[in-house]
Amino acid sequence: MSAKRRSRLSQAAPIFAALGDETRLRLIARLSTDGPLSISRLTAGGRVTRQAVTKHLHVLAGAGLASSARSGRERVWELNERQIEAARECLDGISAQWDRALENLRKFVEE
Amino acid sequence: MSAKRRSRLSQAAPIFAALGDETRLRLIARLSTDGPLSISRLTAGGRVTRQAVTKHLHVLAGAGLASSARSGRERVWELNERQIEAARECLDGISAQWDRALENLRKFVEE
DNA sequence: AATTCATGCAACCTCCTGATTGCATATTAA
DNA sequence: TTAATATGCAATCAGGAGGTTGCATGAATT
Repeated sequence: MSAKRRSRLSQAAPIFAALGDETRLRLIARLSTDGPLSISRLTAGGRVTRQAVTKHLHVLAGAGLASSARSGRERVWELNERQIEAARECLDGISAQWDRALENLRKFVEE
Repeated sequence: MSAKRRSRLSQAAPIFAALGDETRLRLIARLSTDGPLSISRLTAGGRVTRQAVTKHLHVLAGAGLASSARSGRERVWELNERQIEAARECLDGISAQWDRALENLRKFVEE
């Protein structure tokens, strides 16, 4: 398990790190409800500058959580469903590991 | 939804941020399999100093993911199951929102 | 062609984070 | 009590993160 789990952990960390910012979570929430959006639309109404939004989007892209494509004079961003699923599955894994540990402890006590 | 979701997001961000570090994920994995452990045990075999481990543990504690208690001359750390569940549920929420958005889009196209 | 709107690029700044080292304190063991 | 073990506290440091501003470029509009 060691090698496999180790690599899974090292891949999961950047994903969680990308999710660990309120502004980025808001962008994700926005993109998940309102669909693909341009940078200016994502910026409008927000509290930070367009550049800040752009940086955050690139962080999300770096973690594989979002991707973009140019369309005319704007760049449209959308979420990457698979990677979000991957993060969820990783947390499921942690929970499962936790449950397994509890179960082992229970067995040990009962024996 | 706005206010409710906004607060949920602002609470979720620190949790994800705490999970967004490989060293901390390793500590979590270790604690979830080997149960409550002292700082020196968590440090032994690792790559970073005891102080670094201590700091990481405090980050986890700050996010509510772990807690500790003094036992004799050592301090024993353990995971906080509920908070990990909370994080998982938040990701579930994001996935659900995503699914809902997709479904709405589908309906819109089909109409 | 001139204007306007949407981005891209780059420099800069402040604050936080991960990590270290050195020393102090508390607790157990001899 | 003395030595050894386990932890706590503080100072320090390099690098990265989040954010801003200013200017350049690319594309649509008139």
